[in-house]
Amino acid sequence: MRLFCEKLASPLGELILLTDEAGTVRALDFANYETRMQRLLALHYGRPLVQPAHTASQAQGALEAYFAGDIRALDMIETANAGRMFQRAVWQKLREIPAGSTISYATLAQRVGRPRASRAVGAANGSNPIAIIVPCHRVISASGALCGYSGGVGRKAWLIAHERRCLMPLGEKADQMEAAL
Amino acid sequence: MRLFCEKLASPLGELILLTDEAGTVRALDFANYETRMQRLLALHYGRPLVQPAHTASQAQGALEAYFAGDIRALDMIETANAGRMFQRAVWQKLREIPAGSTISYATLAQRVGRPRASRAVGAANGSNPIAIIVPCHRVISASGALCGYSGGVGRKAWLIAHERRCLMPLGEKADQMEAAL
DNA sequence: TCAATCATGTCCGAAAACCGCGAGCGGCGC
DNA sequence: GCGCCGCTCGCGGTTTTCGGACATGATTGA
Repeated sequence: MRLFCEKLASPLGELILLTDEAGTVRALDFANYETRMQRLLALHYGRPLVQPAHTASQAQGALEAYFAGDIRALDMIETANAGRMFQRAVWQKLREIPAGSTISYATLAQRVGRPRASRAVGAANGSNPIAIIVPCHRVISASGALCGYSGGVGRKAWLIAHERRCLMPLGEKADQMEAAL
Repeated sequence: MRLFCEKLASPLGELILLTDEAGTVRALDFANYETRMQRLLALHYGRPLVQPAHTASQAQGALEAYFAGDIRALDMIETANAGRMFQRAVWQKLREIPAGSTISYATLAQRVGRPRASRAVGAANGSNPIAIIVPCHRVISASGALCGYSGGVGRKAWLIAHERRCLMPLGEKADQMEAAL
């Protein structure tokens, strides 16, 4: 297994992006959580050969667009992942959550057909190898609390706020800003 | 991972041969031990895509020559394998044992630089995915007993006898046959 | 001579731990 | 009463850990 690595800046700090030979995203994580990424990589792909990318991937451009405000840009990115059946089912359903909205772990559990597996959904979420693009940050507690996030809860809050902000029409956005003052 | 599968007859029963896209042998086992091969395959390569070969491989020809009496034909076959470092070291040393001779597990352990790991050598031998070509059958107990063989001890005995028979000059062969009577 | 012991690397199965949850319940302050 | 808070417990899937089992052989002690 050969993977290409590129690093990119973002409002949330440096990101590490791994793509395969077809340009499909295999992993994305925050640079200061690199050990976590290494662990998942080893778990899913054995010991893949990781080498620096010589050209910027399409995914990198889409991520930049996302941070610039085009939150639907994520939907175009091709992803693939190894992992158990249940995990892959969860990760697949994650991508169907529209940007700007959130759902609860319990609801997601229902969507994968295991209504009582909400906690397992949390665990699967926590081992998602492709942050942001596979939007595990859009899943929150049934009570509205953010619960956890592999990159730190602060980043989860930022991402949710960013997506709400960019989704909102301009008029409401102004109201929102007033309310914040 | 894509592998090509072909079956061939032999004096020891049907064999299953798996080669990769470059024609390199990745697995060879007796047809009645197919579950074992499946297990090793899954262990080393995940779940590879196995499809029937459309042309006979070079390895198949070499194997036929081997059974016909040209026991050095095995040396030409290209092989590759996954597995732990220790196992690969053992399997590599196996190929350096000349056809017609045998060594002990302890001697093989010395050759891989772990003089006391003779038992581990036995285990590595037992998980050799490429029977006959990687000649694990040439390793026997220090006491001369055959010990075990994944395909059954009977086949191990046959292979050793076959190689000795074919190695032996014609004169000795006649003596041997007389002695056997 | 023979049995008991220990060294070695890997795999397998069972069991336990772990977790980014959530429902239910009792206590508390209003 | 009513609503919020915090605790407890059970949920389900994955990962880690641990104890054996092996294609042996050198050594030790009875």
